[in-house]
This record gives sequence, structure tokens and C-alpha cells, in this order.
Amino acid sequence: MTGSERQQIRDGLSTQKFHAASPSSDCNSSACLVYEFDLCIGMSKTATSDRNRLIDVPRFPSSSTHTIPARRTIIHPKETTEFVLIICHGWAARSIAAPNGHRQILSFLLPGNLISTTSLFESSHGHYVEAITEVTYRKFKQDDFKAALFRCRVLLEKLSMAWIDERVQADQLALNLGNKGAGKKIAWLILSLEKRLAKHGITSGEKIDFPLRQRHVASAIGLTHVHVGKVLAQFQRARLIEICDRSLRIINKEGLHHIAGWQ
Amino acid sequence: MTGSERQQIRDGLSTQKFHAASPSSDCNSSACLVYEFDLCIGMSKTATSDRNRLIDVPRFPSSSTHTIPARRTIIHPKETTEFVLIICHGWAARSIAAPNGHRQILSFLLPGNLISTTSLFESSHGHYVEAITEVTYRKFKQDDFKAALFRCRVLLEKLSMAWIDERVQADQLALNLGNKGAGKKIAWLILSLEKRLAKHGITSGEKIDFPLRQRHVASAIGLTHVHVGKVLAQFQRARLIEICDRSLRIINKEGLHHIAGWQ
DNA sequence: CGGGCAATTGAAATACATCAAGGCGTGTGG
DNA sequence: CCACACGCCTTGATGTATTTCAATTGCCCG
Repeated sequence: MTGSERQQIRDGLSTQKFHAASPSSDCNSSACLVYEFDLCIGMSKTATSDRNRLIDVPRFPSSSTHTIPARRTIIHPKETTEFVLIICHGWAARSIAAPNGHRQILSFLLPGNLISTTSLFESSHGHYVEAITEVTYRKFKQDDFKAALFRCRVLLEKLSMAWIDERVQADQLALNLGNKGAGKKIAWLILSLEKRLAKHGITSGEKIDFPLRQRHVASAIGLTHVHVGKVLAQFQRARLIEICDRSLRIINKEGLHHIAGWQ
Repeated sequence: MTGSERQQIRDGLSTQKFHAASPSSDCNSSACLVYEFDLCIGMSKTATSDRNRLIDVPRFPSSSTHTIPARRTIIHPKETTEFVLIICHGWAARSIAAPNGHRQILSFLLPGNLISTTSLFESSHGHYVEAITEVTYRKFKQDDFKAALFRCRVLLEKLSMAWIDERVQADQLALNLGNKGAGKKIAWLILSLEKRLAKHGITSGEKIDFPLRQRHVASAIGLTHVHVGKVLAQFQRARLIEICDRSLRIINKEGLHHIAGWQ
């Protein structure tokens, strides 16, 4: 996100506008409830290639859209809520903290991602969600969301796929955190992000959006931000990647694969 | 498990005996399908204090019991199957491997644990399961298991609790793997195992079963077995714990808590 | 007895954390 | 417009934690 795109938001309150039909959206199928559930992906390829485009949810009752500036906390682990959140625009991080203060990012949330599949059934989240860029998200009532799931069998199926996916991702995260070598970990992170973005079609050429700060990378893979900086610089000197202006270009994908141990 | 308890099994094939009613079991409620689902725990406290006792599953159709010697692989990640496995006796480890060979243990499976909640819906597991001690497990047909879930609402509820639990455990694992300092990680592992064992009532006094080899600990927390050995020795010199003869005694629990960062 | 697995130990190399200082861009308030 | 604070990135110097390698021991089992 460039500075000119950034809205001026001076206080910590999220701006809120209740859902009004916006037929100009690039996602106007009545089945398009959730991007992640693949129902949008088919048409998104033909749509304008806006990155991070807003997902619209027509014919869905009682949802509201919120926008929060970068670096703000969206969800506190202890707060209870009856809502389910879906990211429409921007990046967020889901994390937990040990009582001693150490924080670990569990996953990055991209547009279309449900904020933790368990949030459908539990009213307490048990983790933080923080905005990385400015984030727009949609807020559904748990009950409404569940009801929609029962009305539409294919949605239910997609949800179960989403939570299996979530588990696979968690397993892969553990695999990577257990790795030795900062290079391995970072290469893995880059490749897995690239894969996710490509799957959603949010990638123009080889250049991908990369709004992560070094501290995000650091607390996602268990290193200090200083060391992350050194390794990234090294990667760039080796012409494996190129980072500039909040976007990343993978120059030598094979090389990264090799370093990450995906071979 | 002591040497004298260990059956002599000479080949790699698992011994298989189809289920025959065994009313002498310490778990004879008709509802007692799965230990983990809490239905056994109430009575297990009054039962004889056998550690690692066999879980029996009366009135449940088409299940078979298998026994596999220590260090043998129970499940390969690519093999497909229509069965759901539950550990009855002994310890196992669930793990995944990167293409380069690095293996990460995702969880230790104790008596009563379902081998991955996703195995109910997917015919391919995607991970290894290896016996740590000799392991006895029960094998259900996926369909039969699902049918039983629908027959019994409370079981369904327990299942959903099991998978939420599985996710919490996965999150905690990531949190620990991201920690710096071998002591922290190992203390955390010990405490979390103790907690799980205590919950199941498989703990006599402060002494708990600890059949893990150093390499298991190592690949569970992402360190080398050499270093694990050094840290464990250090813990014992500091009189935090005492390990002997495959069992572990926690001497200074507060100390461990402090080291683990649980404060 | 020999072979495989596990635990232990020490010495050396390396990877990583920690600390500290400086630079750069951006928003902010005078 | 300026000065200033803040967040972020970079760099170097230093110490520590961890890996790696190698050699030794004990144990269980065939």
C-alpha cells in the first residue's frame, strides 16, 4: 500500500458502514459468500486485476463492513463475541502470546480468509488478530453464518475444506519452525505466501504484494528482526529475490525451493 | 513399560485379533467409545491404577485390535485407508517430513487418542504415525464410526471438542517452537505432557511414564538429540526433574513453570 | 560374542541473539 | 517551512547458544 492510498484515520475507532447492495462489485454471484471457499475464484481471473480487491457479499443479511488502519489490533484473545469475521481487503496476522510476553504469529490472513474456523463455534477466540496493512473486513453474526451454511450445502463443504486446510497449514508451520537455519525458514515463508497468493490469483506476474515488516517475518518464524534483515539482504545479494516498495519479486524460484528444503 | 511386560513379537506384521467382548475391562459402559471423549474418565479414577490400560469398546461393530512393537511405523503419509485408529495402549508419535528428510513430531498420541481428527473425513492421512513403545490400537471403519457419531449426539459433541483441542495443541506447539532457548522448549514439553497425562489420570503420584527417547524430544521441539541430552542432564543436576528407567519425576514444578515461561 | 540403538562427553565451528548507533522516510505539530 | 518523534531498516561488534563431528560407553537382543 502506498502512502497516497492510505486513508486518514485519526482515531482508533473503526469506520463502519452497513451493507448496501453494490452491484458494481467484481463478485456479484449470489453464491459468493466467501472468497476462500473458491466460489469467487472462477470469475476473479476475468475481473480487473486489482490486487486486494474488496469482496462483496450480496443477499446476505446482517453483515457490516469495517475498516481499521494498519498496526491496529482487531481481536483480543479474551474478548468474547458473537461475530465471525472475514477479511475483504488487506493483510492481517493471527497470533498468540505466552504469559511471558513472547508472541508467535500462527498465520497471515489474506483477503477472503475467515478469521479462524473455530470462531464459528467458539465465542472466545484465544488469539490476537492484528492488521498489517489497512484492513477491511466483514462481520457476520455467528448464527446467521451458520444458518447460511445449512441453507447451502456447497458452502458447508467449502467450510470443512477450509478447516482441513487450516490444519495442514498449521502442520506445515510446525515443520518449518522446527527447521534449523534462518535461510530455510525464510525461504519457506516466502514460497508458501507466494503459493497462497497465486492460488487466489492475487499476483501480477512474478511480483507479489509483500506488506510484511521484518518484525512480522521474525515473529512468524521465531527469529529476531535483526537477523531476518540480514538474511533477506543476503537473499537479495544472491539475486534470489528483490524487495522494494512493499512488493517482492522472486527471481530464482528454484534456488528458494532448494534452500527451503522442498527440493 | 518394563522389559518384562514387552511381548515378544518377531516380525513386522501386526498381531490382529478381532473384537470379542471382554467384560473384565475397567471400562465397560456402553457409551465408552473413546477415552479421549471423556466418557471413561469418570470411572477411571476408581478403577485400578494401571497405567496405559487397555480401552475396551463394547457393543461397537466391526472393530479390530492390533498390536505393533516399538519403533515400527503404523501409518505412512501416502497410504490411503478407510479406517479410523484409536490408541488403546502405549505411546505413538504423529509426524510429518519435509522432502529433504527433516522430520517434525506434531504430537504425541496417548492411550485414548484418536489418530488425527481429520482421519475421519480424509482417506489419506498426510503424516506418519510411529509407535514409541509397543502400541495396541483399535481400528474402526470410517463409516461405522461416523454412524456411531450420528446415533449418539454426545459423542459428536465430544468429537468437536477433540478437534478444537487438537487445534489449541497445534497453536501451543507453534508457540513453543518459536521460543528461543532449549531449556524453555524442553520444560514446556515436559509440563504439557504431564498435564495431558494428569487429565487422563495416567499418573501415579509425581512419577509419570516417560518412554520418549532423546531423539523423540529432539524432533518434537526442533533441536538435536545431543543438545537435548545436555539440557536434560542440566535439569537433573539442578534437581528440577529426575529421569530413570523410562519414567520421569517432576521435583520442582514451579521451577519448570518459570523456565517454560508460563510464569 | 557382535551389531544396532541410545546416551554421554568434549572440542571446534557456526549460527543466532543482543546491544548499540546511525540513517531514512513519513507523519505531526509548531 | 521547520523541527521533531516515530517506526523501520541497516550495520558492526560481541557473546552465547546450538550444531556438528568424533570417540566412548552401556545396553539389549540375536
